Amino acid sequence: MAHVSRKEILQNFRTRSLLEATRKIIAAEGFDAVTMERVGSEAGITKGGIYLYFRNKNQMILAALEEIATEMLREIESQVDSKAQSWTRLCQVVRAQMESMERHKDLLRTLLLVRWLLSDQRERKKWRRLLQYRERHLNRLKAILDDGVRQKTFYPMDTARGAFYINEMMISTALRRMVDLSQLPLTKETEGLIQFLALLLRDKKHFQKSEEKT
Amino acid sequence: MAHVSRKEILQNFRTRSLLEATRKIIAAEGFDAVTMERVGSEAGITKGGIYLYFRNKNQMILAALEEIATEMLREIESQVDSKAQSWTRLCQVVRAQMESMERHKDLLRTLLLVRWLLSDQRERKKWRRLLQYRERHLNRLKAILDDGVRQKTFYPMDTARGAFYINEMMISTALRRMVDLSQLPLTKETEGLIQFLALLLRDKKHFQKSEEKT
Amino acid sequence: MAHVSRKEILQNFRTRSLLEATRKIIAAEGFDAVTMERVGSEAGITKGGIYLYFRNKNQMILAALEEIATEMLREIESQVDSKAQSWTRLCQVVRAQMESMERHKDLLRTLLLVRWLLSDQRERKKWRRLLQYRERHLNRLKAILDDGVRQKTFYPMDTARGAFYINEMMISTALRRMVDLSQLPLTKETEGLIQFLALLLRDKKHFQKSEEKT
Amino acid sequence: MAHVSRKEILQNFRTRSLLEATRKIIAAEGFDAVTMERVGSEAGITKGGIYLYFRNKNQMILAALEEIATEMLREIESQVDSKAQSWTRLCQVVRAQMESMERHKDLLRTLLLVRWLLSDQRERKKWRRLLQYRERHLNRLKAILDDGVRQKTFYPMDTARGAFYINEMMISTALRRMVDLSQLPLTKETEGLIQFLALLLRDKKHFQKSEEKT
DNA sequence: AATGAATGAGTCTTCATTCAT
DNA sequence: TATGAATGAAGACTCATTCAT
Repeated sequence: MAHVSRKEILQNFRTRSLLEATRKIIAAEGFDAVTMERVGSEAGITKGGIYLYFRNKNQMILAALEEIATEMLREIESQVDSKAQSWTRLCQVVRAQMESMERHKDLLRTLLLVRWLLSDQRERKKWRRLLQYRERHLNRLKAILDDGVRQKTFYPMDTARGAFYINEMMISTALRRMVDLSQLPLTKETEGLIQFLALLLRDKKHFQKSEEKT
Repeated sequence: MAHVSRKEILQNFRTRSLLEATRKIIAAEGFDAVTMERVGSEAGITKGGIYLYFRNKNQMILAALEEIATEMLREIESQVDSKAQSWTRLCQVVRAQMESMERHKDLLRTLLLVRWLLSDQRERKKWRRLLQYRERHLNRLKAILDDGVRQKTFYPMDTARGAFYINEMMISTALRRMVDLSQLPLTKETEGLIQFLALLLRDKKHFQKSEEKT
Repeated sequence: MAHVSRKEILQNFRTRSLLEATRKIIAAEGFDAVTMERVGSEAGITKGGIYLYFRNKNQMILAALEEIATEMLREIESQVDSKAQSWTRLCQVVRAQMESMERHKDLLRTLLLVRWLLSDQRERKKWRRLLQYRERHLNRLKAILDDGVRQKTFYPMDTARGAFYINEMMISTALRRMVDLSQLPLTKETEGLIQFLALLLRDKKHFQKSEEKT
Repeated sequence: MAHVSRKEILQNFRTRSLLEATRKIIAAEGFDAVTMERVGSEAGITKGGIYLYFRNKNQMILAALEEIATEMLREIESQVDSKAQSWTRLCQVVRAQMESMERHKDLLRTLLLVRWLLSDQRERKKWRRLLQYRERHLNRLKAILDDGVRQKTFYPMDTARGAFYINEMMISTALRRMVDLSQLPLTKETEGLIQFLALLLRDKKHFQKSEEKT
């Protein structure tokens, strides 16, 4: 095992603290609330010190956003049984992602922000890297749909588009919960969405079956 | 006969210039780029002069956003034949909205921003009025779905939720086009979405019949 | 009788309205609250129009202050019986001035302001004219004291200084009432002051005599 | 042993510079002349830097005023022999205060300003703390008077009122000197005031005896 | 004579970034 | 490494004064 120097450990710890603080602030109050002073203070380091770990504010925020994305994908992945049927797997993804977004509002708010950032022509390059995470996620969804279509569980469809829409439906559902101070419990909402997705199923019997598992 | 005084004309012209400048800047570079100095300069008026037309920056931005929302709804409404069948009407809405968003990128970016703003608990009240426009739009979509369900053109469903998802799908489609510098022409994309909606919504028994109309 | 043209009448009316508005604002909220916009609006004239009657803001304020001073002196003068004994006259002045200041808080606040203004080396010239009113008032007080000293009603003293101090005592008493939200009724306070001044009297019998009159 | 770190020294120095600059400006040109830019420049620091030492402009001004008040009280206190007779002590206070005000014109101008500020209902709370200094001073004066009355050096009187008037007389005397570019030397003026006070306060029977001491 | 739209200088305050220690 | 004092650019908002109408 590689020897990890005291220096590296500290470096790592600092970086982590800073990113965590940044995420927390973004989630709670948005980009405008992210000031070096505050991030530093919440991370137990001083304003000036931050510059030892990040070139500038923008880089720090970008790193924080990447971290959020990574975490989200990991959380979802861990809930999916890769051996299960496609519909079951789809449901698992939906439930995992909905829970993930519900648990970490910052994930959700950040998703919104990233969209906004990406929609700015001039800033696009700066944030482009973040799209990779999304792409990876969409590909997993698409694989599930492809599987289902191949096995005639789902109607034939443009699966790339399907994956995209399903993802958007999840995000917007979660978002609405946040904005509306949602009345429904999360599970009700999630099942409402799943019911909609069930319309993609050729044979509604699949729907019942997977339902028993939850 | 409405007599429009010179004063009113000027007042109107200024207000319009300011709102337009504001919209343009928001669309191009986001909220943070909206400074009184710049809005003024793009509208051909000085910083101080703006305050003759708007109480403060926030009010001005709010007005600009409301204008965008109004315009969007009007554009969509004008394309819908209220006497047509529900599926036809739904398609008309989708096409109109997709075109509207494509034409005015600022509409789209602004929608994203508003979402972000609304997701901030503390700022919610300030922007709440903007939700009314969305509500109105969703209600129109829902009415179409209700109609379709009643006439058995559509599967039975939670139409409120359906309206919500459809709207979100349109927005995210348009957004993706913007972010990805979309390869497909708009119509292709729109038809792809319509096809997906058909898959989700339409009672297969009635499929053939209504298809002829589109 | 001199013919007064319509023009002059209007001119006069406008000027009066403006000065009144200015006084009102100074009294209520201080100098900083005096904006051309507001003075104009309270006087029923527009911002720009004011410049037809006063060269600039400073001139207008100066005129307002002069008016206040004039009014104050007139009010006091009208309450003094020039044929009465010196002690009686002193009491009349004190009572009149105390009432005047109580009635028009603006008089009082303005007095404070004038002092401040005068204490500024560089601005002194601008406000110097206001001192004339004060001088006139002090001279009247001094005349009363001189009279009393000559007739051996008062102890011998530096009457100029005496007049000065008596005036200051009145002003500070009134001021304290304003600042402390004074508990005592005005007359009690005034009589308290008079009692103090009575110590200047050689023969306390005068004190009793004049007392009966109130 | 109090270790004073380099940091503390600097901190202290800056704070002092800023307060001094503020005082100087207030004294020379009044509140309106106090701008952050100017205070900074006179204290050898930049606009932005001030905010490291004071939360905002108001706090800074308040601190400056408090400093002035404290200094004034200290100067006076140091000149009073607490074991002396009441009349002697009164004279000591008068002389000390007159000198103090003469030496620091800013003390005086500021007193005027504070009065003005306090006379504004709506701003009162903000400046209320400053009244404490005055209260303390008046109480000391009152104690002297009480002493004198008890020992029959002074006439019986409302000592609270007396203390108030004496203080006001001192202030107005000093003020007049400033406004009139006073012809008399300070000591003459002070003795004039003391003589007047003797006339008002002292029981003629005891006059000769205590005179020897002054 | 009067308006009130427009100007633009002036004010407070915030914050990313630098740099001496 | 780390600090945090200091900078300076920027931004919102106010208001006396001007001037075309």
